[in-house]
Amino acid sequence: MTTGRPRASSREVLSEAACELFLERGYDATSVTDIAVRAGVSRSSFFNYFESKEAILWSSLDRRIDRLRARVPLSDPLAGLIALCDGFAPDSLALALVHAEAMGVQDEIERGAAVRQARIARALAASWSVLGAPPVVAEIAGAAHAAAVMIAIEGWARSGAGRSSLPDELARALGVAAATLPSLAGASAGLD
Amino acid sequence: MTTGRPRASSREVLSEAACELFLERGYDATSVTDIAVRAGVSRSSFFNYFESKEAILWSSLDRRIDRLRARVPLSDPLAGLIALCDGFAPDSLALALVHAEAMGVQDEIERGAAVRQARIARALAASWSVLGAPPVVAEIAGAAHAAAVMIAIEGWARSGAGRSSLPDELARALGVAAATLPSLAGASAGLD
DNA sequence: CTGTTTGTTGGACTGCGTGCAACAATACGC
DNA sequence: GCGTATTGTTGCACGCAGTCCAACAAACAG
Repeated sequence: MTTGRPRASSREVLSEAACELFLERGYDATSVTDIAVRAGVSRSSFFNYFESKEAILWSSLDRRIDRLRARVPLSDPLAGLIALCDGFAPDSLALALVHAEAMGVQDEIERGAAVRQARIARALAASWSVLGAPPVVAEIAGAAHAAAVMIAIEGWARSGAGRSSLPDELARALGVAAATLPSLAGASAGLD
Repeated sequence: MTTGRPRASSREVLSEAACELFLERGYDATSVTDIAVRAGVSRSSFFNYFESKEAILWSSLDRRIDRLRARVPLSDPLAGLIALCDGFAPDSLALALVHAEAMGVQDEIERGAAVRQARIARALAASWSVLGAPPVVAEIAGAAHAAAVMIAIEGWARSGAGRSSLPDELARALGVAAATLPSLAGASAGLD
């Protein structure tokens, strides 16, 4: 079955070593070499597991987003969102979200979350657009729902990441939003 | 009045040189050194004008966002948005948005736009939160309106960046959103 | 044992961004 | 005119991220 030389490490080992170092010295003060050494592999090998330093935090979510985008246009965007969140396990991202200050990853989280949120938003927008929504509406609805996803992930991580399930957290965010967004939209209408 | 050695160049000259090179060779194939040389200054001096390569595209918008964030919490978030857009002049960002493929800046635009959109969203969310909105609602409303801003900027850039004014474009996006968002929000409500 | 496949390692290389010390050009006080 | 403070420029060294590649190592299949 699996031929060739077996892997000497794993994403899990690498990201665990990385998180340790982030907590000890901070994100910026931790080099890729540091992480590789702590994990017992060479710097070169690190890049066989992660394509970049930031991927340590985001690769898990990124793979889910890629799966989502591969199915665009989604026949049911909201179902797609739930699928995106289903089975999400506590990982380095959850840890980083909770201990952002201690790890010194606040800037990285801000950048990274923004990019992922935008990617989710685009996938949703493209789907709604195909389903007949005007482009502007599709884009804005996509952004709103993508924001709900990131809010859910943050809340889920902060609540221990084991207590509640992520889809539950998402449903809660979407529910609150649906109940109160129309009034805000009405406020915008009074603009012109 | 102004003492000391006069500046040998300017942000405008630098960013013009940069845009030329981006169009000729593409963003990634253009180094900071290339830009500095084309503009007639040293690489070191480049960083006296822009804090990074990506700042060539975003510094103008960034300064406006900083102004916005400095006034958080905003008493009137939507008025803040209009102020953000008011007087925006065609610059390297507009050029890059229109000629993204030719310049090879698509990835950079995706990343950069996501970050700026998120920053605007947070400023709005913080303001609405202070005004009494539940955190989740504030965050989602912020994301939706920040998306409207980015849509407006893109539309404005694509329409020639001189034809229409950016605030007009923004009002249009917000208007379309307000007219159609409630129904989509209703769709989300049918989730649970 | 031989070949194939997959992974590891070290080294060279480019480019971004930072820091710094030396130097240049202006305005101001005298 | 002359120093002097201020501001900007320049070159250089440095660290780190990420890419590329050639040499080597560990498994398996015949």
